Amino acid sequence: MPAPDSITDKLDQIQSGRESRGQRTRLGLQEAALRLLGHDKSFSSLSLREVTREAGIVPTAFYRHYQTMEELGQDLVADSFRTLRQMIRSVRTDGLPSSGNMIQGTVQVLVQHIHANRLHFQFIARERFGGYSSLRVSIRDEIHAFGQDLATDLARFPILNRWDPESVQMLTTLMVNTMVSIAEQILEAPANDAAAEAEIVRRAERQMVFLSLAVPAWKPKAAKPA
Amino acid sequence: MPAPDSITDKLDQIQSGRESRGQRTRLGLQEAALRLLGHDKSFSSLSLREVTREAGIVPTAFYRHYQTMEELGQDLVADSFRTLRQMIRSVRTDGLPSSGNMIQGTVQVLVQHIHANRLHFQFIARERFGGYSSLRVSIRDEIHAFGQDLATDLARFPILNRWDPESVQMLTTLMVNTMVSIAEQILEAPANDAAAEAEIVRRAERQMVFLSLAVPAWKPKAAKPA
DNA sequence: TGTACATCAGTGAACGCGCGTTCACTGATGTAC
DNA sequence: TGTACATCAGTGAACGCGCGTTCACTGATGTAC
Repeated sequence: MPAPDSITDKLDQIQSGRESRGQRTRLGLQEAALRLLGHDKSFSSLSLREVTREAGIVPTAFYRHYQTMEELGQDLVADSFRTLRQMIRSVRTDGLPSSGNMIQGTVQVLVQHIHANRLHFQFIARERFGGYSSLRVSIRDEIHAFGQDLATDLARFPILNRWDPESVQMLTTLMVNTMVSIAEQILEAPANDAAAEAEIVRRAERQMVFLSLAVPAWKPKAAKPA
Repeated sequence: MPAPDSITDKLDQIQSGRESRGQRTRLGLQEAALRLLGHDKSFSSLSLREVTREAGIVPTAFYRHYQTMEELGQDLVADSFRTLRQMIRSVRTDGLPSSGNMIQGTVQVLVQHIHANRLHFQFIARERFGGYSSLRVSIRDEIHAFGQDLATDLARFPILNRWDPESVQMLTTLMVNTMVSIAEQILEAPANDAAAEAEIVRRAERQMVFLSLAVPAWKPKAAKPA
């Protein structure tokens, strides 16, 4: 029995144009759904027929790829967070753009990434507490995993390295909440309003600075054993 | 021309059983919609016929009260935040339950209120980034107003009273974000799981304490003129 | 490389269903006298 | 308090529509030889 395509294989195939007709249509369905989300609709209110119409295939062909719309939604969740993880990974290897100020650099990377993947973020924001409960669960788990990644990165700071895990997690939760809030504000702001966006970014940076001020004052429960 | 019923008038009538048939049915539609939201559905995916069926009237009677489902949604938003404001007002006059610890008292009141108005909170959480853009706008505005109220209350603390308004707003935003996050976690947790909920509350309290630790370290832009 | 054939992906007609909305109606409610 | 009447709220039939899903089909793709 041949191993199923790994994500990397799939990406390779897509990038080199070697993907099969089936894979192309499947991708077409995903992109069609995302495109429709741009028109102020939530995924859960999209109909199967709408998506296939947008994708340029007949409704019945949908079933060759997914059994339900919910399955398609799961693919979109996976996709959205895959690109998010890629971003984190590239920051980890290449560092932040303006390495002088960590907070500004982080916010800047996040905002750029939101712009580059606007529809993915819109999808996640809408479905985080939206219609399909299975999508809500997946998204919550992915956001949690994102927080764990962040905690690992933060552990490189000497002071945080001495904190108990729960305290670190508390800090990452606050930071992730702030980032989620940034994303949601940017998505809700009128697109291409640079002034409004700069204001959101400025306020977000102030919030992150404020959070960082509490770090030295926090008394973790017990010092981590060396 | 007679003045339209104020909210207080309406409440008076409802409480004293003097409301007209029309008002009763209108209320019945609101309650029917809320009830349906308990079954893991979002308001935007509710159909007019579902709501009237649940309310025990014929679909066409809906139009005697609302032109669209969106209008009904606006009523629900107004209702949800009205009860929230009542809660704040009662805390303001009666004080917090365990007045020794402000943070614990605040979280406790919030959690109690969420339980007492679970469906309203569920509605707000689902529609905050959900289907109808007019509801999104209303909810955002109401949350903003809630933050302004909180800012007023916080201004009674001497140290915050000397902060510039923007700094106070930044703090309230962080606190409101945390409260919203608490609400969302409690709604997503399995109902009646006391242990899980206690854990959410404990973590929330720690987050609030952490936020408060940054307060003395924050340097506001300019001292407020006395 | 060329052919035969199996599998895979897209087609198009058809179905029954719940939807929002219209309309003319009926009966309940409230008011004027 | 009792009656006449206007207004208001709920009814029930009907409509056209888009929906998800079924089915037998056709043509494209990929594989074995």
